[in-house]
Amino acid sequence: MTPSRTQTSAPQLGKIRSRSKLSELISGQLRGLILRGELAPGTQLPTESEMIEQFGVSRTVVREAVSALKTDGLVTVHQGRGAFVATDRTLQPFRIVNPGLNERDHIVQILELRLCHEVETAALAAERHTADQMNEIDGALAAMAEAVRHDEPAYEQDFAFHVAIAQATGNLYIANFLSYLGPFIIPRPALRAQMSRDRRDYVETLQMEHAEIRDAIAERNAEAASRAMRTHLTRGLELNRQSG
Amino acid sequence: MTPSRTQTSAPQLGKIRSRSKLSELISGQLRGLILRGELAPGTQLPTESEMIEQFGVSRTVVREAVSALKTDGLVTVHQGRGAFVATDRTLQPFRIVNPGLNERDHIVQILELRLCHEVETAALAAERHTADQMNEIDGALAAMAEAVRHDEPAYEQDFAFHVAIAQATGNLYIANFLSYLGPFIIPRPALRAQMSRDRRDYVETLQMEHAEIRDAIAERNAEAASRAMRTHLTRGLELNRQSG
DNA sequence: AGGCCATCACTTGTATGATGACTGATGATA
DNA sequence: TATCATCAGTCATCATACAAGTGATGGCCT
Repeated sequence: MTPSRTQTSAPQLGKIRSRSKLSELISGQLRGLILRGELAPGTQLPTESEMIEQFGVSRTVVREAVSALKTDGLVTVHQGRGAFVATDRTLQPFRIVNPGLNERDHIVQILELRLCHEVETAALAAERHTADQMNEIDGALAAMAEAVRHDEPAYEQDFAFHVAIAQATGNLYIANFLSYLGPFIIPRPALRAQMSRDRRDYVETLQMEHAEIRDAIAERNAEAASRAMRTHLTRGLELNRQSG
Repeated sequence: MTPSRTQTSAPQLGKIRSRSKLSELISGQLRGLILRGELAPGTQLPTESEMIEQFGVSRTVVREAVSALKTDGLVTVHQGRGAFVATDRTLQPFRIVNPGLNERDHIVQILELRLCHEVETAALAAERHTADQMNEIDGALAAMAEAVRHDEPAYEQDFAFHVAIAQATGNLYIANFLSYLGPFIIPRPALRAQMSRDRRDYVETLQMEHAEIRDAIAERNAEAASRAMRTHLTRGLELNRQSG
């Protein structure tokens, strides 16, 4: 009757990890069944009562597990009818989840993803940007220059410049996706102290590359813009590949 | 005391919409506060008891609301301590959410996002693919040809070819992101009947473009691969821009 | 017979109270 | 001073009850 978790006063060494909550165990189990296709889209999940019996937990736990799957877009729930495996896969979100890579490879692969995205984004921006959007790009560039002048790391300003370019495509999804990548790319404040020293040497180069990208976009030269962006991002990538 | 929803036996015309569940109303409200920055990262949310009082709902509802925010990566909950606005934004997922666009513009913008992603992906694949990965690409191409020979729509096979290329980059994140875009791009079965007629005329062109991409990758010609991919995707984009 | 509708069984949504488990601080103790 | 038991606050889980939506069944009326 009492779920297994409350009986774990046994030795339980080495388990420093915060023991998963029951609802997470169950939602994880169901998630696996769905993702592996053992529960086909459209099929009805067991009712709450059935799960209570099968898993031997309370309704609170079952409901929280199903609720988590619902916000993950894996199931849809209808009062009075039941819970069903979602058929519309566009409701599921995209998550970058590290499949066991070390920190350096992890960040390198993310930067590659970013490069793939931004190279062509620059070309699109060059073709389409409005005057206002160009001003935004110039503003971001100036803000970064200002930060550099104050001897600040300027990571945020750097990234804001890139976002401004993405916005100049006029495509919200493109801009939003780059914004999503931001937190993975921008170093945490904790890391900045030691990095800012090394970085300072590159900032000048960085700004030159930025200017090159900016000019190509301003001239509506799509090919040059994407090439400049590729060069720019490849350099950053190489730095990470070496020292991480 | 009794939450407002249970009193809605009043007229309530025009509200065909399935009334949001209480937990969704509350999680939505909290989500707004967090995203607008009115609840700064790291700050503690009201305790369950406080929310019960403030919102006038039961623990059940409060817990499910907070639980939803947790699986959205917006808050982190610690037993015995409380719930806090998340500081690590990398836990939040990426969602394509239509900001009020009509269906045609919506799909066009998604296809643009895809184009941005895949053009440079093709270049990367050309530079890096292994022999096995090249075989996978060829296999996908053959599978599509087979489907076409049977006069089938071949949407899945088409997309599988693109995914195979993304996998040939050796970068899981790049491949996963394209896979994520799949459900947005691949027409639903319901739409296929009417489309397959028109499409049949283009399939031949499609396969020629595919072959061109494939050859460029096989020859490790990154520039040609990305160019062929751009041409290929731009054509599909134009078709959608016109008729949608 | 055919259409309308009350009813019922089943399911999820919400409320409530009790208990277990974890955290951080407080204060007693050696 | 350092250690540890204790305690209040908080989330986690359990149990129970009732509200509300859904679909089917079957009776009723025309």
